[in-house]
Amino acid sequence: MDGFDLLPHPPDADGLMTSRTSPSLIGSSKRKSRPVKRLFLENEETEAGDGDGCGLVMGSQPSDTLLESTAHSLLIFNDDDVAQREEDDVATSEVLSTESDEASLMEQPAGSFTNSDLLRKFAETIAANQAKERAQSQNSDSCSQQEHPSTPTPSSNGMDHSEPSPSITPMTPLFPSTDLFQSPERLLQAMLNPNLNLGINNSLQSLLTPQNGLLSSPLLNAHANATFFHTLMAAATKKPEHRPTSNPNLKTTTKRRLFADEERARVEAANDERIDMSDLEAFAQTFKKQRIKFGFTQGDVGVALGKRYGTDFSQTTISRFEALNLSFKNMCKLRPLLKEWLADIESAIENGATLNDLIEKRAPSTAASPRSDAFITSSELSSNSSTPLPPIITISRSDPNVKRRRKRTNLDMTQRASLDTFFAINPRPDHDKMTEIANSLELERDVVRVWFCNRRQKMRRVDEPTDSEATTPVVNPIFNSFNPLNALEKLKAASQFLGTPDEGDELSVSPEVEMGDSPS
DNA sequence: CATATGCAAATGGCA
DNA sequence: TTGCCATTTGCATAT
Repeated sequence: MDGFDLLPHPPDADGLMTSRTSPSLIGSSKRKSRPVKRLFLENEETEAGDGDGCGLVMGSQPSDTLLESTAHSLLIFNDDDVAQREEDDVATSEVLSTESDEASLMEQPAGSFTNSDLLRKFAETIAANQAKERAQSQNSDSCSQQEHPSTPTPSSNGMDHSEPSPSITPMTPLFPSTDLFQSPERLLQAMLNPNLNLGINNSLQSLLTPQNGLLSSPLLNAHANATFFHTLMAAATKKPEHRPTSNPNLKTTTKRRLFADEERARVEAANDERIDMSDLEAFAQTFKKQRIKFGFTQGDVGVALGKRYGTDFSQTTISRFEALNLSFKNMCKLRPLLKEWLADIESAIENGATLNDLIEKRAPSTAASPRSDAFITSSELSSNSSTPLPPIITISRSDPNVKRRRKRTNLDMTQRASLDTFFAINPRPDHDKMTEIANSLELERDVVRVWFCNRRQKMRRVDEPTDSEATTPVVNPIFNSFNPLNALEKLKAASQFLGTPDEGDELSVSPEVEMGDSPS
């Protein structure tokens, strides 16, 4: 495997973004949220530079590799130091097809490339390419000329001739600065904006997706901040409130202006998020430490929250929170609650409250658990009459309108089997049929309805029919969301736009990895 | 016993 | 209102 083991990756590292949180996203470019923990790990990995120096840790999807290659080539072109590597200036092709470079590059002191650097390179390349094109097409001033509103695919024009020009054009130096490229943020935005017709489109966009691309690339090492990109991408991607249809014109000027503002906001947001990330991590740690110190179990906390806010959480959720195994958004949502609870507990303890006083959990269960008594006794009575314990934890509403999450239904084997059978017959039963099924199985119709919905989701997920799915047959499941061909094309298209002559199709996209299988 | 996880209900926003 | 989809949560059960 001199080849490059495309990331023989450390499953542990990120769990391969596979199913963990949102399995459904597996193959699509839609994959969105990942546990915060993963984000951290990704960052760490990069900087730690896994042992051998080969940072193949890339995100995990082969597409990362592709992107990386692209990035590398770009970097190589313009980066002197990098350029002098063993390989001479070789063309992209090489870079793309081999990864011997990979290693060397990887070893480059982390920090060689930063987000900005990378994006800058892209910017330069794009700019150069664009200029070139412009020149050729003479004076097509409006950049919006070839607008295939609906199909921005470069394929039409880009792909076809995409051939390898061995002589890689060293991307010309670039552009001083089209204001568009003044900042990485702006660039990114521009890249993603179809209206600007920068030549970068969906293909690249997907490559740049946080989950599969840049973000997870080791290129964004040490100094790179995943969160930053994540945010950036999210915002940028969302932005395009474009005119779906044609409307090619829309003058860039206006656009740019908007960009500036948006960019600013975005950057700020990115900043915030970055901060939050650290905060979250810190808080999670502190929380756990304190929780343990005070003697609460995860389950206790879950119950306490329930009393306090009406919605309780399972031990599972608390566990995940502490381990950062929740999406960023989810973490943010929970943090305030836990923070508040912790604060109260701390003050309560300070005031002399005891664990027993605080843990109301067993209290209610008086009915049965003999254990509760044991607890109380052991700990003691100090609490008894005197203390002002209740103040804190007690809680507010178990009100009426607090909609509590429905208890998770546990279908028994029989029911599952039956449902499966029904599903096989008809994946989408109508209302009546649904009711009928529900009755026959003694389940609520809604449960059945949800079951079918989830089942359909699962089905789609599994045989991701369209798109990139083609779950690589022989390949490791890790790549299930990766379609080499598809990726290859994308890269081609991308590199083409970037002016990178991708020759050979040899983009060793070979997922010949022989990994075991899914991390399970 | 307390936690960590796989699998998959239940939710919520959209269309 | 219904289905789709991405997400959030939590049984069950492995650690």
